[in-house]
Amino acid sequence: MDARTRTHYRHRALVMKALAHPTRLFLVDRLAEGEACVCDLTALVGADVSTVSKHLSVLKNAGVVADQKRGNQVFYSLRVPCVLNWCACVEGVLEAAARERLRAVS
Amino acid sequence: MDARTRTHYRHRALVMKALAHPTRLFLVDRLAEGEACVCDLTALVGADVSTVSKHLSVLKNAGVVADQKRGNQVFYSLRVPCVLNWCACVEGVLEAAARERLRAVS
DNA sequence: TGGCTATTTGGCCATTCTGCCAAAGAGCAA
DNA sequence: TTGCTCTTTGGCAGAATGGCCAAATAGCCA
Repeated sequence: MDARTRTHYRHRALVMKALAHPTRLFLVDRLAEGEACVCDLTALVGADVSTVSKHLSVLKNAGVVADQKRGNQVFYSLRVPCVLNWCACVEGVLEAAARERLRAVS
Repeated sequence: MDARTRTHYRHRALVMKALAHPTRLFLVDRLAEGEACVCDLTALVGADVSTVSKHLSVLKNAGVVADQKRGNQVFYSLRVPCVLNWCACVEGVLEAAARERLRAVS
């Protein structure tokens, strides 16, 4: 694998990494329904505000969400809706894995 | 977020995590072209055999690839082709992020 | 059986990630 | 300005990840 290819996959991995956390997946799902401020998202997640803020920062740096300041709160929104399609595929992966486990047992 | 929801997102995150690594993304791309044994993949990746084996193990546990032993060697294959669609979306995310950076500079 | 190849597993270490607290902005209103 | 709220940032401790080497396992063949 040459350096150029390696860089390419590293960039792609950065985006995947941003979504590779339960809380961040939840945030994406919530934002798919419409924009929300950090305070609302914090209440939904049930973690420290700073934790949620950092998760949102990760998603923003990956380019998955966008932020907009209004008054003294910040609203986040989903910038790339196609990530939602992944979720359907993930469900498929999970189901396939579950079937496989069942087959292994029987 | 209740316990059931949390578990749901944790499972989904496991699948995403499995793909959140440059080497594993490369392996998935390669396996999309057809099955391959660990030895071939090791040569392509250019890392220690044990490292590649562990990466494949992660993908297998996530349900993304399947393994089949034939003779002396183990052949891996892509079990859930829909993960390939993600890549196109990731490219979109990367391009959107690049455009945003350009806009921020100008 | 013994030797050879292919693969997996265990262990170790360096690096990265996570989540909390505390403190530092930033904006609004009195 | 002062006080209040919302958000981000810095720092720290514990957990998880990644890569290599070494050792164990599995299958083939002589």
